[in-house]
This record gives sequence, C-alpha cells and structure tokens, in this order.
Amino acid sequence: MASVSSQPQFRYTQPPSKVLHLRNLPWECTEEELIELGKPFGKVVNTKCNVGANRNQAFIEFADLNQAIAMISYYASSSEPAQVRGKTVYLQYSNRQEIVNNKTSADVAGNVLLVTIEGADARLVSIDVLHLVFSAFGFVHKITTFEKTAGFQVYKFNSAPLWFLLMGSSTSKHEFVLYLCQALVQFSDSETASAAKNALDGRSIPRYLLPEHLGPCTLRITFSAHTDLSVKFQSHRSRDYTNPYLPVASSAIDGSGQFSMGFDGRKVEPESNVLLASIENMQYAVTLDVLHMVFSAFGPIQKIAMFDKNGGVQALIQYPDVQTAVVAKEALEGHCIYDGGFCKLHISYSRHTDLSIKVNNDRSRDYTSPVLSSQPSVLGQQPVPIPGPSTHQFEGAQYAPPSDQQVMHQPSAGWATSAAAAGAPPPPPQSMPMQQHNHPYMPPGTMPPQSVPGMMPMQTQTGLPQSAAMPPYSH
DNA sequence: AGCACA
Repeated sequence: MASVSSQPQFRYTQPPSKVLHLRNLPWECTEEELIELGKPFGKVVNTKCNVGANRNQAFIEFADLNQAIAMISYYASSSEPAQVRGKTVYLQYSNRQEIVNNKTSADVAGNVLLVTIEGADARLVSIDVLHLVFSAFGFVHKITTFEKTAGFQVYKFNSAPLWFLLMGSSTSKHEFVLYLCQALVQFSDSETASAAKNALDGRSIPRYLLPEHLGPCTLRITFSAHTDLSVKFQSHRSRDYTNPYLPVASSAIDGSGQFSMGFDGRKVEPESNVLLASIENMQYAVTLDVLHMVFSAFGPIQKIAMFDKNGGVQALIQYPDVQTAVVAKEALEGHCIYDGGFCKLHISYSRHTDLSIKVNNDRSRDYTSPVLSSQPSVLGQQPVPIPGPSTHQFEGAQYAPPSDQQVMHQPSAGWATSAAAAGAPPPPPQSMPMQQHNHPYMPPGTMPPQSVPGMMPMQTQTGLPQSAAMPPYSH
C-alpha cells in the first residue's frame, strides 16, 4: 500500500507534457516512424529513439502541449492501440518537459569526416595513404591530421553484432590506445562523406596501400562538426587539394629523402645496415673491442667508428646487411653491457650505409680491410678514459671506477637515465673487488649472459675474451 | 511494458 504510493513513476495519470514517453517499441525504431505516429496530432519538433537498456523506448516532443494531450486522449479512448510496425506501443506523458537531445556532431551528417586510425602502427599511416583511401568516394578537398592523447580506450562491443566481431576487425580487446591518430577529411558534400563513412567505418586500410611491415590499421569514422577545414600550408600534417598553389611548409621539405613520412608528419626511421649506438650511464669504459664483441654476436661486423657526442660516447657499427642490423638492434636496444645498469645501449639506425674508415685505431676500425694500417702504438694500449668532466686518468692496469659523485656529474647522452627505473641495483660500492684488476677494461661481474640476453659468446670466467685485448681482425 | 545519460 505504502509501496504503491511511494512509486510516483508508476502512477496511472501524469501531469501533461508536450513530451510523450513511448515504450514497447520495435527494435531500432526510427525517427521517421515516430514522426509518422505523432504527425496526425500536431507538429513533432523532436524525437529520441532507441532509449533504455532494451532500446525499445522513445520520446516524442510536440510543438504544443495541446497536441500531446490530443494524442494521449485519442489513444486513451481508441479501440485501436498506437502501433509501430504492427506492434502495440504504450504512450504516456513524459516526466520531462523537453527532449534533451545529446546528439553530438558525430551523429549529424556533414561533409567532413573525423577519422580515427586504430592499430599499433597507426602513426605510420601517411596522409597520402589516407588521401588515396578516401579519394575512392569522391574528390577529397582537404585533409588535416593530428594526434590526440585519449587515455585508455575501452572498446564497447556489447552492441556489435557477432558477424562484426568475427569478420576480422583488428581491434583487440587487449589493445589500449594511449594516443589517437586522427584525421579530418573534407568532401564537397555530406552525401559523399556519408558514402565514404558507410563503406570505410570499421574497415582496415588495405595492406597493399601500407608499407609491408605495418600491422593492420582500422578506420573509425564519425562526422565532424567542421564544414571547411583551414589549411595554411601543404605539409605532412595537412593538405589542401583544391589549392595546388598553397605554399609548402618548410617542415615538409626533406632533402635527404632518407625518411619516410608517417602519420602526422612523423619521421619514420628507416632500417639500415649501420647502427648508431649510444652508451648511457657509462661508468666503465666501453672500448671498440668491447663493442665488437657485443655486436659481433649477431653477425660479422665490417666496421666500427666511435666518437664523442653530447658528452657521451657513440659508435657506428656496420654490418654487411640490414637484416643482421635489425636483429642486433632488437636484441640489444636498452640492454646494458655491464651488470647494474651500467653502459646501457641505445640503438638507432644510422643514415650511413658504408662507413669510411681512414685508419685503424682505438676509435675506428675496418675489419674488412687487412691492408689498412693499424696503429699498434695506440691499439689496445691505454684504457679509454671516460669522457666528461671527470679528470680521473687511467694508467695501465690501475683501473678504478669513478666515484659516485663523479658519476653523478657525468653528462648523459641526452636521454633520461632509466637504469634505476629498470630495477637496476644501485651503483657498486667504491671498494670494488679488484680480483680482475689485471683487465683494465672490464669491471667486476662483467657481461653475464643475462645482461645481454642470448648473445654473449665465448664468455669465460676470467672475464674478457682474448679478442678484446687484441682482436683477431687487427693487423 | 514504466523516462534518456554525457
């Protein structure tokens, strides 16, 4: 008794409203069907369909309250119930006075599409590929691309039909997108844009349009509220295909031609047979021979050149082929030559393909040229001093690591030191065990297999292979 | 079959 009166939402009569609440509608009832139903009683100014958990409720808003009253009154006394597609629908005044249509621009057809490119390699999709894809549906006027951080994105598949999930949508439930690669694609009219949207939304960019190594890139398309994009320059970010005389942004000019342009004008580093290795947190001297040993685990090394840059040491390592370099890069990137996060390698592809080694010495070597004059007076003689403000000098076998303070002040090569974040143990105590002091190059606990997984060849307990002191290639 | 949802 009390429970009935405390449930006002179920009361039989409600205060009139020009908004009517409809329930028991057929699945996916359209706006047109709602207008058709209300039209005999007045002007329907707004509707909202597919409401509620079952999406079988709707609202109709009339221009005038009397029109809503007319409709309710009619069906209240009619022997024929209100019907949509032969299904009886139940009407009542809504408890709201107007329909709040949270219709976003994404639902309103326009001539500009908002395209989101999904996939691990979304950033590598160039604006030219997008242009090609969308040009299939009509003249593409303009394209702008941008990247948006979107936090974690969770895809809702609960309303997607099963066939959609089975048709090979590349979107994985485990894939969390931290950034969104988006583009605005402008057509001349909303009809063309709608055609492109209908055909492409949820589909993947054809593989043959993408660089070979790219994973699937899926397009999610909605309408944008834009009608005319503002493109100031032709660039890797934006294009205006209606104005070929638009100035080209200087950033779009890459004379080297070495880089392929990815999404958002991002430079994509091309693979190379020459690796550029930078050494972070270089507490211990890394010599050319050490580098040779580390990198030769993946294939023969043709040339190595070391040089100082940004207060750190970098090296170019040349393999005979790109494949070997790729494998070496993948295996070594981020790993430390020495235990404890010391001498962490950062590897990128060099733009070089063939190093020019003039002379064999402690900083450069050409292993392919036996006639190149080496300089035995330099080669393998002195330990390599650690670059930077440290004034510590190494003399013969009198190796000692720099103190912690010196290390702290040692300039890094430009990236954030991540050894600590990677769980590396703190720097070794200053009183280091010196049982290996006969090897000035190598700190204790040097190069265990786990520091560079799966590669350390011919590791001996005495630490350094013979080649480190006198490589077999040298003459 | 019973009031939207960012």
